[in-house]
Amino acid sequence: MAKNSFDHQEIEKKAQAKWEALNIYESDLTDTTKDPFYLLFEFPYPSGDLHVGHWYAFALTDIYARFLRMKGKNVLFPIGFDAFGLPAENAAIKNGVNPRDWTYANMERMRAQIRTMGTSVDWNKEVVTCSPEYYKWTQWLFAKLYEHKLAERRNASVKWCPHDLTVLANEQVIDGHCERCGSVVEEKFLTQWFLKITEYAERLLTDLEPLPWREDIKDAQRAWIGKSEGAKLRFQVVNADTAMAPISSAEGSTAIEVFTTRPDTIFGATYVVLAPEHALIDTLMPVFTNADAVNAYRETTARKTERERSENKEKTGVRLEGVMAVNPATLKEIPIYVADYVLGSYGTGAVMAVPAHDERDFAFAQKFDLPIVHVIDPVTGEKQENPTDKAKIVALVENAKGEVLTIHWKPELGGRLLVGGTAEEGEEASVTAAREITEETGYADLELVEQADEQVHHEYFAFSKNKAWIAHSTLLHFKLKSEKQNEQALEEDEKGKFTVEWVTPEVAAREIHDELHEYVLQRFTNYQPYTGNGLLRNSGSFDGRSNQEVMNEIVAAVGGEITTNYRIRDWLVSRQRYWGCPIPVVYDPEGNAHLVPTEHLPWLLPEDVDFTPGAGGAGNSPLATSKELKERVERLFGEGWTPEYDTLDTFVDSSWYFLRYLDSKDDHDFSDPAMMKQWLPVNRYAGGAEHTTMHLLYARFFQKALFDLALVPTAEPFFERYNRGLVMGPDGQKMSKSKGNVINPDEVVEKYGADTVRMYLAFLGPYNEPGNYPWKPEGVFAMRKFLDRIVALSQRLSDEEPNDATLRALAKATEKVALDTERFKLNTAISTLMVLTNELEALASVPKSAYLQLVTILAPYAPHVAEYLFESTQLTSTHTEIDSAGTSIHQQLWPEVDEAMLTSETITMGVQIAGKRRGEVTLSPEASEEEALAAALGVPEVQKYLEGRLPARVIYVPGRILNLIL
RNA sequence: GCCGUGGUGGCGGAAUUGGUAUACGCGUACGCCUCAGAAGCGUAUCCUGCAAGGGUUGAGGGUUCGAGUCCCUCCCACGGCACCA
Repeated sequence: MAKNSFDHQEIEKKAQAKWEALNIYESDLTDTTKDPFYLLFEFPYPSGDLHVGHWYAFALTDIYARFLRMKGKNVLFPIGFDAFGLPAENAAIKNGVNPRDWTYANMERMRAQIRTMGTSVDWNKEVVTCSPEYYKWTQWLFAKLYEHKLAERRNASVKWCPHDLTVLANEQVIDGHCERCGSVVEEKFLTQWFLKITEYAERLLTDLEPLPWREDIKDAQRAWIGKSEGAKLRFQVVNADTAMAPISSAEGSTAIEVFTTRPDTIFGATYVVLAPEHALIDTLMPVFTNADAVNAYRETTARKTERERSENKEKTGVRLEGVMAVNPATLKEIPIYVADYVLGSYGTGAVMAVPAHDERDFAFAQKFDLPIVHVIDPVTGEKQENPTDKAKIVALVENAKGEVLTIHWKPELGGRLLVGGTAEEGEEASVTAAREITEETGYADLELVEQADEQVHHEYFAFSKNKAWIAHSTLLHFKLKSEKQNEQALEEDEKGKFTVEWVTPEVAAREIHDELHEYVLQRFTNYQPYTGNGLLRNSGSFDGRSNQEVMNEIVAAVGGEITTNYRIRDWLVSRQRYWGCPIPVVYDPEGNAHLVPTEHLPWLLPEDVDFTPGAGGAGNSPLATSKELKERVERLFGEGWTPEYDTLDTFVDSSWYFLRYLDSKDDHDFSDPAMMKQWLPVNRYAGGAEHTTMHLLYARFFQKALFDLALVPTAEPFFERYNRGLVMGPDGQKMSKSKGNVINPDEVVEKYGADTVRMYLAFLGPYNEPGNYPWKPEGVFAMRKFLDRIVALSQRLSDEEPNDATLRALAKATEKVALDTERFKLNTAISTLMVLTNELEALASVPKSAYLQLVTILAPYAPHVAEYLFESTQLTSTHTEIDSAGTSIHQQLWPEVDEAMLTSETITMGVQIAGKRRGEVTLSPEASEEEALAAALGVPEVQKYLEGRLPARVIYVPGRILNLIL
């Protein structure tokens, strides 16, 4: 250890004892003399051991908390434990301990560990979600949601984790796997509790806009909510044999309702597809002439997981024989299929298939040989003002080798194209095209393969004629029967303007840049359905109009309705596990659900439970093994009444914990209305990226629901959201026991001290960016060295007044550290502290007041060392009254910065000649252009490059740059 | 595939938002100190060149007196969504 080192264990103990004695971190929420600032970090799960990630989360937000207090804010910086959850239960199963004992022991241990960080969290406001005092209110809030029909029990297809033996919310399924244990999830049809987050989809989306969150976080939420606008259209189901005889049931005629974002393409709908789960299949089963095949298909798909279904993009399906659907636009009968590429859980579980303009429908149509009707003509090129109409032909000519014929214009006339020409009035397009091909290339032995059903409308400006055109282009595909050429047919005047070349379609695709020709090439060599916009065709009275324009008219014409659909599903909150908040519901003998009345809350989690997985019976939580719970229900509600055995998803607990911090001990209300009014929304919320579409979305939903019930004062819970990066092992890999690269922070703290670890982590990189930072032991050591150097400076203090340069350095550093801390750019704040330290080190002796200021702005970062230096050197200062015996450095205010000190008297400024830096001048930042120029002309390097000339133009930005143009 | 974010030395990363690119730190090299090592201290460290000089922010083009920063095309990495009609 260094000569001028310090005993970190000693000073940490003393400093922490002092802070506790002074009780400086208990915030008085009712104090309105200061600005309130609610700084929140995601409360930990009591897993039992504090890891580097916890340090990264808590210790660094603590830097900001301390800074804010010095800035005169009333800071709420609370902590608690997200204490319900699976690990406790798994530990219980494994070691035979009670989940409660395990959890409480872990919390006790973690509290002690967190204290070693030197965080300034306010323990008096601690919440513990598994305590009855807390979950009483989780239950109460659940009851409020239920009363307002936002919680609902229903039958639904749900995700089941076969390892954890519980259902999961959609958000907890990652790539078809359980977010917790990684097992492949199964689909089950079960009766479960849901919270209706879908009703808030639109507001979750719109309220996101003004929030100052990082774009990627907002975007992930938007994608998860998945808004799409379209229409619901109805396709009448008819009997296939008797002409258009509608099939009807008791409710009237039967129709398939589809959701589509492209109602404009309805004239191209050539078949309809139902998801295998679609209820109509059951209804119509008696009518099918191939019911066995339909049933078989449904069973096969039911056995597949959602993952398996989407892994294999090869389309499968079965036609529903005996029935047809009527396209409401064309009034034609079209077949109905059942296929698993249509999802039962999205939209209406049924789609109209338009193979010409949808990739999936196209793939299916290819496989089942279904008709493809083009209803959208692409519009290509640059939009022109009042273009003149023109009929055109573009032809793809292919030879026996599969190469395509291209015209390579001389460079000055443009790049490579297919053969094109002007269509002749009253002549078959294929005839005109064949003649053009022969005239331009000499090839005469042609065979027409295909004429495209659609046309392309290409807008362009012909500079040669100074005119805008819209070319209505007919697309043709020819094959060359032989290489025979007819030289006489070549047009004289066209000769020499271009060369003709056969190239592979790949080369052509790379070199053809004209949109029209590009389309034709792709159309005949690698056909893909056209999903863009354009003009309608084959669409009755809508022909020729823009598809976007007619959207609403078509919907009205076919009797459909405009709707918006969301991808997000309701939040499934039932869990078949023990260690969670009991759902406060009981069932009467008829099986109807009733809320447990408020006077019985908290509705306690029973103790006499067998935790063995599955002990509660199929699909039941272990609560079903409790005799006490059954007896309790019968005693309170009567014979034949039964309990709800499931517990709540722990994300429910964490959706409102930040409200509870404001009044954590209140036994009469979930929080305090006055405090909520004063402290919400949370000013800044720091957390991990993994919660973007889970906790963050749930908490926002909860807040909105409670806002609508007038229980909270704001519709958004969190104003700023900061997502931190990840600290990796020294090998750059994610820390894990199996890789043996786990850093135990306790050991590092013991060796180098808490402040070293805090500052090391802060110095890694910007905190609010998603980086992966490897833990580097040399870096930790270096940070300790830096703190040693600061301590060493205390041996060289003098009572002199700091000189001007020192004062300016202090002002600059103080300002920059404040700015960077505010933005959570803790890494550059520390580099600023280093620069200042380097400057003070270079002085013969360090003025005490300067040293005090360094120690003061260091305090949020290295709270123990700063406290130690503050006391041990008995510092006094002219600009703050300090009684070091009774106060802490953490009660000081942030040093005031004199604006005038921020701009130095002289600066060194670069001099550029024609944009290149050639020298520098030192002058006042307010120097006039004449002064600057005079100074620059005196610089030898500048003279050298000017070669005696005078600059033709001078660009001078005071304090920044002087640029001389010759 | 779509959307988002980013790409700067051997490494983590700076750059006041269009104005001296590579701050700060790590690593490395050499030197001092030492019987010796560790620690500590000092010097150097983007590339090329003996030097003068020239070049450099993923690649290419553009706007500008001036571009890491703005615009276009492309490549790569990370993250989110993904048969969502």
